[in-house]
Amino acid sequence: MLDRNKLTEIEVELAKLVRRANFVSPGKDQRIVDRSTYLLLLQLKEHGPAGVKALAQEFRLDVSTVSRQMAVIEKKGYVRRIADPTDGRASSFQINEAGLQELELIGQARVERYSRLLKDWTPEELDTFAELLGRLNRTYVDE
Amino acid sequence: MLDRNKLTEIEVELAKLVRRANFVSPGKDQRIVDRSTYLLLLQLKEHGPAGVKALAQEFRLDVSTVSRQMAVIEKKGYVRRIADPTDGRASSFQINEAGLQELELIGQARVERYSRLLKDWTPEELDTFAELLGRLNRTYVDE
DNA sequence: GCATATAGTTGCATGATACAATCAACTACT
DNA sequence: AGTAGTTGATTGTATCATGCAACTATATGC
Repeated sequence: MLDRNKLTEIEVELAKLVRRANFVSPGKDQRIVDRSTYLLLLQLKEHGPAGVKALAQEFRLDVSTVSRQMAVIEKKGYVRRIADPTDGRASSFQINEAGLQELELIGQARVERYSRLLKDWTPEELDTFAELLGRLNRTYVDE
Repeated sequence: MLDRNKLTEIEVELAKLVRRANFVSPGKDQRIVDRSTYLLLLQLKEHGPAGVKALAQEFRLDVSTVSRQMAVIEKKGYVRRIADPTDGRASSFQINEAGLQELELIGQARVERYSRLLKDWTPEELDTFAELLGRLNRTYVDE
């Protein structure tokens, strides 16, 4: 049996974290650190081309949401749409050079921030944290 | 110097986590696990009465946002509004019995969920995770 | 070939948020 | 005391991300 207090603690900390992490770019000027774009492009880069359905599943979003987001990303010219040769309904998106550049830019800003936030952590702590976060995320997937 | 890849990994995992944690109670029936209400009530319980300005600062939200949220919470009867005796403009909210009960209910549902998600984690892992999350949150505060 | 399923898009409603304008009360300064 | 500026809070308005539902077009199964 798990320690209930510890769970509560984790639960509260996560809730706070979510609130604060949502607080992306506080009304900041241009270069809005667009989390959607970032995550989607990253997914395409890391795991190759994918259609809206697969992306929606990966991020636990409605396909309509992803469809709109990808439409924006496509419009900005960060991806190329590839029609599925065997299925006339389906298509997938492939990140292109512009997308990779944008990803690099956004990523720099974001990593910059975490670099500040986590500057006092030891490599071991970073490892552990990354591992535990990853595990929790994988669990969410199976939920 | 921090390992850039590790930072990126953490950053991405956090982004995913935020995305998924936002996905509270997927269209679930009533008892909408309202994160705003939960966090605000919790804050009032843990740190005593506070006005909208202080709450907004704590959660890094605009005062207008918190004003509206607290209006809802007040309407539901979870808090009592206390006029500031020395400042006619200001007032603070104090959680009442109904608020504490609601908090208990919401908390139970949320802990329930994490109990499932984290059921295979060792106590040590839970400890570590709670500690690292807390540390990150404290860093956010100072940002 | 018709019925059903599936990939994707679009219309609509909602909720959370920020910013700006406003109000009322407080503070400072002369 | 009076005026100007500040501050706590509320409210109007716009935006954005999202989900659900309706729809289109294509596939698939019988």
